[in-house]
Amino acid sequence: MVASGEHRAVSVRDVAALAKVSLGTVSNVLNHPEAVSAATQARVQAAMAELGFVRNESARQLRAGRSRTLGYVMLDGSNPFFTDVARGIEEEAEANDLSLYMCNSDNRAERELSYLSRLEQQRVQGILITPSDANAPILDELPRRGTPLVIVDRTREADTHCSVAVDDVLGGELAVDHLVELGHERIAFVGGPTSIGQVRERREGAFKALAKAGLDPDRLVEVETNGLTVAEGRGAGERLAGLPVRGRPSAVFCANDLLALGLLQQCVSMRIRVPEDLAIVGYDDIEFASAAAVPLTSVRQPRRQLGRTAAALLLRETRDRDHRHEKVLFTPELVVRRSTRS
Amino acid sequence: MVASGEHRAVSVRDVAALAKVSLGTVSNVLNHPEAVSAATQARVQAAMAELGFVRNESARQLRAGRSRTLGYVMLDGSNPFFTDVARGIEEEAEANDLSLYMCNSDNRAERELSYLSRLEQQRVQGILITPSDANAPILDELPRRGTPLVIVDRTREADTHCSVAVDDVLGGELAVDHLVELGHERIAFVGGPTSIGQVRERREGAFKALAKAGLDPDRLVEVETNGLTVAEGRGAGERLAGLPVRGRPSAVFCANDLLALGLLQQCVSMRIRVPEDLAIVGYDDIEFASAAAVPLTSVRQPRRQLGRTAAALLLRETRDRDHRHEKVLFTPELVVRRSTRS
DNA sequence: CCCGGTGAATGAAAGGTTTCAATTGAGCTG
DNA sequence: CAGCTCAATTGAAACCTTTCATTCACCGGG
Repeated sequence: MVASGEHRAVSVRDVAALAKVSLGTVSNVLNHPEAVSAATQARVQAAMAELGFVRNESARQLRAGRSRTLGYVMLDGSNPFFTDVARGIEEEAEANDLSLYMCNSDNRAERELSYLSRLEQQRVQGILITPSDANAPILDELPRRGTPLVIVDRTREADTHCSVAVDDVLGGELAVDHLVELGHERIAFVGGPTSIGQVRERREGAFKALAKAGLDPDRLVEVETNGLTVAEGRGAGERLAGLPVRGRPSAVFCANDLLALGLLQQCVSMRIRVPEDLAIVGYDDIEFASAAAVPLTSVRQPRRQLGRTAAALLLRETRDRDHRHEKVLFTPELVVRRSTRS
Repeated sequence: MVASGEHRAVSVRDVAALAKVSLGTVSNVLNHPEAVSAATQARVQAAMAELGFVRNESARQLRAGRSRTLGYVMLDGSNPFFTDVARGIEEEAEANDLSLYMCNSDNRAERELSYLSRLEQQRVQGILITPSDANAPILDELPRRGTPLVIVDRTREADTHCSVAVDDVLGGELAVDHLVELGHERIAFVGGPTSIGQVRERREGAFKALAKAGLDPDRLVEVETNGLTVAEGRGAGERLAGLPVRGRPSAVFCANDLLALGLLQQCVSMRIRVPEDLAIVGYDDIEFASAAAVPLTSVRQPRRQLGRTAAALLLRETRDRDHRHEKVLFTPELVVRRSTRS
């Protein structure tokens, strides 16, 4: 047992000395126990326990040339969606005996850059990222310098990375198909800013659904927001309520659940009945969607699986000698609840 | 520019060769630029850029004997409370130019253990943890072997660690004080299992408030749950509604917001008016508390500051020569919203 | 002209691990 | 018992960085 004052770290050398073997043997006990006789193993293990030996990961990494860690740079740590994706990544990492660095860029380019640089210096095996800008040049530089990188929940035209995403156009289509089937003709889309790819694609899906149903796409009422938050959803609710009754929609498709929850809350406080006066569809199916006062119809994405698959692609890229980039596109699913079903 | 095939890592040695200086000089450019002439610095910088040099953090760590990273093992990654605490820790880490390993034990002892062991092997500067069991022996072993450890959102009798927590007894008291002031006499407490310290303390606060008001503490209606989730909250709502009208409480204090939200949802679907028929107080003041159909009165904890303070204590412990453990206790605050205000 | 001083650059050593070619020793065959 | 095999063990080298004592070159003062 080490005295609690000065801590000179216990190294394999110390263990070797106590067990009266060479330090190579100690290393073998740790990494190739089959090559060491049982008696020696026991002696070494005893010495390790007595000294409180803890492997030094830095030295291992240095020797190995790469770490046993992945990095995940997420766009928004306070959004349950990304937390769930992280969970999937974590599962896959754990299954491969790897650690995971989780970083939160908070949608700020400079934080993102700083984290990426850190991860590169750490020599992580690879990086998963939901980038704030899918065209940032750093995303190309990292793989070129030897750190594989997989893009999560975004895609890119060019064939430069593996990526994993969900078909947001289809998701938008599912949502509006559902509303059309229920007989709604005057439908609103709430979301923004349009700089966000997801918002554009989900809206595009809405247009497609309308066109398919033979409705005039121009009649889609668009309410643009400045972000995908509950507060913005409330604001959108006020604006919708302010429309002249003739032009007011009977159904709304929101670009995500936070918007939808804010909108719902605003409706309740303004005595607009959901779904009788206004049907609402959200997107993401976060946990609170089903827990809302009026449970929310929403488009579900396979979040965990998104993470697992992204991590699996990354691992394949690190192992394959000759690697071809792959883009995986998942299919979303509509979950119908009371907010559209009267 | 490196060819994209084989990647022999670029090291200071390569940079030195290209810049025609010794490798010690390259290191000086990185760590003590004031000791290097401007001309040489420029030459070295150019060489680094040309070769795409990336510092090897493992080697630095090995040389330095410790990493430049903290570790945070959180109890439940999908609970917004812990995400916010993490955010605070991250801020403090960033301010000190440290990285942060975020790990999610998911309230499972074996995962917790595995992460702690990993962090120790990484030679992190220190560990922050919300332990599943505050008395686990590993919590003592780590500091003894040289890794400082701070306990977050829990306290311990013994004076063995720094810790940061919020006064949960006071929080419970605030909640029930408020209900008593509104004239409620028959009050329920919803929460469980009682193996969770927070649940016990918040309930104790409720008792204190009742006693203080001269009400018989035995009249507190206790509804024990199997966890702190939305689903459990719904179940509690059903049980409350099943009580004979005479014994039914007019107000409920829930051990956290998830329970409260579930309860609220159940009330709405059973046409129990909130707050007219039943007033509800939650705990944590998560974002969705204010976004609920009936905005929720809740007890707010300084989550970010909890994280920041914990990290600051940890850093002080790593720096101070002679350290005395410190316990910080924050004060919660009642946020009144519509769920109690008719 | 020499000396001391100063600013800049050098090169070896250290840090803990893993790997691998080399060595040892025991057991077996002929 | 010589020669061989095989399993177990050894010890040195390599991974990359930082530090620090040393060296070098140059300048001004005596």
